[in-house]
Amino acid sequence: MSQTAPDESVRVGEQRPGGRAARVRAGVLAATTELLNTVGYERTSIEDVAARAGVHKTTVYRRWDSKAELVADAVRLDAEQAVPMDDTGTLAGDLQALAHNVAASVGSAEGATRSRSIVAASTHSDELMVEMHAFWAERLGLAEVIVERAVERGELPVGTDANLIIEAVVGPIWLRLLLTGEPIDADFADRISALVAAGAMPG
Amino acid sequence: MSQTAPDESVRVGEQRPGGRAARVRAGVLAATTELLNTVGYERTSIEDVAARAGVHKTTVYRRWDSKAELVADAVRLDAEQAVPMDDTGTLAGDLQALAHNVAASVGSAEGATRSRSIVAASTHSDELMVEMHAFWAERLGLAEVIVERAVERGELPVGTDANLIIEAVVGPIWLRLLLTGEPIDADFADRISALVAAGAMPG
Amino acid sequence: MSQTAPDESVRVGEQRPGGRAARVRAGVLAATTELLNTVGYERTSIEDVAARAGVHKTTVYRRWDSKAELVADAVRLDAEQAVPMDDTGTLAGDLQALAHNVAASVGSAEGATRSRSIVAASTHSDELMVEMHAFWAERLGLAEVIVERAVERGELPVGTDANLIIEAVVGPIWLRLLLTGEPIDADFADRISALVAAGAMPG
Amino acid sequence: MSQTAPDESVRVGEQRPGGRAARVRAGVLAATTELLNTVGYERTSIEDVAARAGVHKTTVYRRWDSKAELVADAVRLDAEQAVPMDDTGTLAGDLQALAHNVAASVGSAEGATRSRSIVAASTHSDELMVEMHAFWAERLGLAEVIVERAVERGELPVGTDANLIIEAVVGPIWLRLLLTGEPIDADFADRISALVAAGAMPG
DNA sequence: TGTTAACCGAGACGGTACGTCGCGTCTTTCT
DNA sequence: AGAAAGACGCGACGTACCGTCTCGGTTAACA
Repeated sequence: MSQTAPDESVRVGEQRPGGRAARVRAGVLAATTELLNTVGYERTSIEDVAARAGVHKTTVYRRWDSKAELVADAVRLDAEQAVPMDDTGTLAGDLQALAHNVAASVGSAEGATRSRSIVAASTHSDELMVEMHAFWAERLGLAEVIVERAVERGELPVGTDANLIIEAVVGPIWLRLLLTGEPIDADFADRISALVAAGAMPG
Repeated sequence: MSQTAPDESVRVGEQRPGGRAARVRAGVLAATTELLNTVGYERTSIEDVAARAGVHKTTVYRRWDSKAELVADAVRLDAEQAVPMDDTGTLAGDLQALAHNVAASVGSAEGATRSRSIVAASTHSDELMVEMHAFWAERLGLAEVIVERAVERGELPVGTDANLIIEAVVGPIWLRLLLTGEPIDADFADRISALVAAGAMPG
Repeated sequence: MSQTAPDESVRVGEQRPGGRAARVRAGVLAATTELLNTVGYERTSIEDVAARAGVHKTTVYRRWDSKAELVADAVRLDAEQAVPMDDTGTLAGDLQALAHNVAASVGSAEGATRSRSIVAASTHSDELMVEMHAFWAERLGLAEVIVERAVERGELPVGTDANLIIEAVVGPIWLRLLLTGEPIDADFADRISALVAAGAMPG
Repeated sequence: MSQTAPDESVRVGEQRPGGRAARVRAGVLAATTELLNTVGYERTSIEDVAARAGVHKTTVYRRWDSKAELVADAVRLDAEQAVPMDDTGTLAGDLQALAHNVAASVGSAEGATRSRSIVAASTHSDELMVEMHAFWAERLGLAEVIVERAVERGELPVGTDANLIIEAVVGPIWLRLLLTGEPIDADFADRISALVAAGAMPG
C-alpha cells in the first residue's frame, strides 16, 4: 500500500530482484480488486483486468491459471489488512465491534459487490471452493479470540463453543447480503450482536 | 413424487392433450432443477437443459430470456412445496425444527449444490438479484409465525423482532454453506437454535 | 371480378371460389410484391407478408409451400400485365422500344429491388430455378415477334436468330442491374438497341 | 527485421513457418471458393467452411464480419488469376475470344454455381452490393482494351463506346446464366460476339 | 561485457456457450 | 370444419470470453 517512496523517480533500490515481476503482480491484483469491487465477478474479464493493469492478457495467464484463481489471490491480498478485533472489555462490546466491522466491510455498495464476487468465484471450480472455505474458516477463526477473552474474564464458562458464537453474529449479516438483500446497517449490527451476546451468557 | 404407475399419462385414457405448452414448461423446469441439483449453475447449459427435457434450445429461449431467469423460475417452482413450520409448543422447539429443516434442505450434497446455484444465478444480473431477494425475504418471512406464536404464548414479549430471530437461526447455516464449508448437521442445527432461543427469551 | 353466383355452397362445374379464398390469395400476393419491391427478397419474411396481408402465417403456408414459391407466384402475377411490344414499323424502332421498356421496369429503385429479388429467389432451390428459367424464356420469347415482323418486312433475312437479337438487347441491361450497377437510363437503352440493330441488319 | 533464414534448418526447409495467419486466411478462402463452386451460396454455411479449412468457426468470424464479406473476399481472390485478353489481330477475333472466355468460366456446372453464388451474395447487404459492383465494373473495364486496340488499328472510329461493346458481348451470357437458363456454349459465344462485332463496325 | 534465460507484448486460435432469426410444421382453440 | 393463434423443431447466424500457443523483442542476471 503506502510506500514512503514510490521509487518512480528514484533508482536507488530500483534494481531489486523483486522488481518488475513483483510490480506486475501487484498491478494486476490491484486491477482485479478494483474491477471486482465495481462491476463484480461476472462482468470482470481477464482482458479488462490486463488492460487496466497496463499489461497483456498472456502475462496474466502466465502467473494465474484461471480467472477464479486470480480472484482468489486478489481476495487473499485484499484481506490481509483488516480485522482489528479490539478489546472493549466485555463480550457484548466485542461482539458489537465485530458485527460493526463485518457490516461495514460488506454493507457499502463496493463492499457488497466485492463480497458477492468472492462467493460467485468459488462456484466456478471445486478446488477453488475448498480453498476459499479454508480461507474463510481461518478468517472467522481469528474472531474467536473474542470468546476466549470472555472466558478468561469469567463472562463465559469454560468450554463455550467459540466458533458457534462468531458464526451466529456473522451469519445473519451475510444472509442479508446474499439472500434477502435487506439493509446492513449499524442498527442491525447492534441488534444481532446483542441477541447473540444474550444467548451466550449463562443465566 | 412417487407414483404407482409413472406412465399413466402416456398411455391410458388419462392423457390430456390440452396443454402441450404447460407440459413443455414443466419439463424444462424439471430438467433445470435436476441439473442445478447435480452439476450446479455454472456447468448447467441451456442446451443440456433442453436436451434433457426433450426440447429444442430455441424453445427454452422463447419462454425465458436468459439462463438466469430460467433458474429463477425453477427455484421458485421448487420452493413452492416446502416449509412445514410445525408448532411444537415452545419457541425452542420451533426454532430447532426450523433449523433442522433448513439444515436438511441445504446440508445434503444435492441441496448444497442447488442452494449454491441459486446464489450464483443472482450474481448474473441486477434485476434477477432484486427478484431473488424478494423471494428469499418472503420465504424467510413465513417463518416469523414461530415468533408470533411464542408471543401469543407469552414466551416472548410483544414487540420482539421476529425477523431478527429467524435470521439469527438461518444465517449461520448459510454461512457454513457458502463461506466456511463446515459441516451442516443436526447437531449444528441444535446448537444454533438453542443459542438463539436463549438469547431471545427475556431474563 | 364479379361472379354470377357466390359459389359458396354450390360447386357448379368447377369449384371456383371467387370469394374469400381468392381474396386472401390476392392480398397475400399483393403484400409479397410490395415487400419485394421495397426491401428485397432477403429481408422479406413470411411473417411480415402475412401481417401486411392481415392474415396469419399458417394461412400463407397452407397455400404456398415455401417462401420461394410464394415469390415465384407473385412474380408471375406481377408480370401478367406488361410488355406492350408496339409495332413502330422498323426493327430499330422496335428494339429501341423494347430496350426502353426493359430499362424502365428495371431501372427505377423499386424495379431494381424487385428484379434482384427475383434472381435471389431462384438461388434457393433448384426446382424454383428451373421454373423461373422457363418463365423468363417464355417472357423473352414474346419479344421475338419483333424480329419476325422485321423478317416479314424484309429488313432481316429469313432464318435470322430472333432469340439472339432479343438477348443482345436485354442482356446488357440486366448486366448493369446485377453486376456492374451502372446507370440504366434511356440513353443506355438507345445505344444498346442501336448497336444490336446495326449488327443484325445485313450489309 | 527480415532474417535470411529463420527456421529453415529446423525442419526440411520445405516448411514455411512464416505466417500461420496467412495460411489460415488462404485455407479459409480456398474452402469458401470450393463450397461456393459446388453447393452454392445459400447452402454454404460458415461452419462448413471452417470445418473444411480445418479451422474453428470463430476464427472465420474474427477475420470476416459476415458470410457475405467472406464470399466477396473469396471472389476477389478467385478473380485475380484470369482474363487473358489475347490480341488476335481483329476486333471480331478479340470479341470472340472474350465471349469464349466468359462462356467457359460461367458455362460449366461449377462455374455456373459459383457465378450465381456471387450474385446471390450481393443481395445480402447494400454495402456488399456496392463493393461487388465496383469489382465487376473494374473487371469488365479490363476488356475495353480490345476496343482500344481496334481503334488504333483503324477498325473502329475514334470515340467508340468501348464499355457498351463489352457489355453487349458479356451481358447476354449472364442473361442466360441468371434468367433463362439456356445453354452457354461455344456456338452461342460465336454468335453473340459476331453480332456485336458487326454492329460495332462502321458501314 | 557479452551471453543467455526469463519475461513481456502482440495477436491469432480452439473451444464452449450464449442468445437471435427466420423457415416450415404441428397443436390447440375459437367460431 | 376450418382458420386464427401460437408453440415448436431446426439450422444457421454472429458474439463473448476463456484459456492456449507462437513469435519476436526486452530485460536482467550471470559467467
